[in-house]
Amino acid sequence: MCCEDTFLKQLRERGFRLTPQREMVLRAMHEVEAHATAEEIYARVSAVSSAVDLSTVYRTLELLQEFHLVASIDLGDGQHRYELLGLHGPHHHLLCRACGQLVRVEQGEVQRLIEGLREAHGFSAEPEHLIIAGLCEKCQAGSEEA
Amino acid sequence: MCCEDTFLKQLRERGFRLTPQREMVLRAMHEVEAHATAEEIYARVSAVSSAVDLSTVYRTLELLQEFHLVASIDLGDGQHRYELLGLHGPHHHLLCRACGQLVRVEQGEVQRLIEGLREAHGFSAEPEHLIIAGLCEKCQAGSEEA
DNA sequence: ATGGCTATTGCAAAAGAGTGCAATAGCTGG
DNA sequence: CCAGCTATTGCACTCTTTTGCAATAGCCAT
Repeated sequence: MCCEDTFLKQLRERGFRLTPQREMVLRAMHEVEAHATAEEIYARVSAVSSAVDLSTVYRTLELLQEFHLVASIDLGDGQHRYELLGLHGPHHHLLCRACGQLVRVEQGEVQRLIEGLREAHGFSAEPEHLIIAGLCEKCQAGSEEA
Repeated sequence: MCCEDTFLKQLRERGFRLTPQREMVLRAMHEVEAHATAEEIYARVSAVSSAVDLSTVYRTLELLQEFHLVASIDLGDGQHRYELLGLHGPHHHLLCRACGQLVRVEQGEVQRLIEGLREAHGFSAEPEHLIIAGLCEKCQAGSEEA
């Protein structure tokens, strides 16, 4: 798979080491649902081998984020979720406050904002994964009735 | 003060109660620096009265967020920070990955994005406080040299 | 002003996330 | 293939934030 290859290449280039634990975490992320919590990933890894600690899962996820292979997103419940990039490419999400639905937003849609920020502030914005709260189409209709 | 009045009004309207603890937390937020952690707010409250628990501070901050009087922001270190709105009006921040500098972004600057999202997805985005990561002007210059 | 209903609090303990350190195990050069 | 260097791991612990619960105290009707 392309993820594995990219991962291995990046590890090598930067003097990191390939370990079974890291392989298992990355593989587990392919198997669990797209927006998985650390605990879910840990559970999946544990099913394969008990020789992986939760802290290692966290450290691996951190590494994968550094490599831009994984994005961490916070939906506001007290739990981080992790998403495999590459499968989907860079994107963002709209989060409905009412029903919790996630709507995918492509990178292109925020490009104008990024350009505007560069002009106004000289700031080079590189948003990895924005979560923008609001109301989805359905819930807008629902709240107007009430 | 306007915050206090708004707070009281919202409490009343929704069947919540006004307690000394809640008053003290709100007052403390005027006294501490703009982006204060829960611990800092707790420290300030404790200086006035020892009769407030840290968990109550958290619960009050949650309430204040519901009332749109306070925004919670996560700068990526393992600690939430809280900002009093109203004093500053709705806005967002650019966060420099390299030096940690915060740059203020007015609501107007993201208006076009919000309109675009409505047209494309029928989604009514109401971003309360976006944190957009990137590189500030200085750090861009610095990284080009390297 | 009083009593009752129930929101709120403090406490203690848990959950999520991250960290320090000694032991382990990948990678590299010989 | 082996030895050595050091990145990585598991464990135990810490830190921040959240939650369950019994006791307390605000608010409203009388």
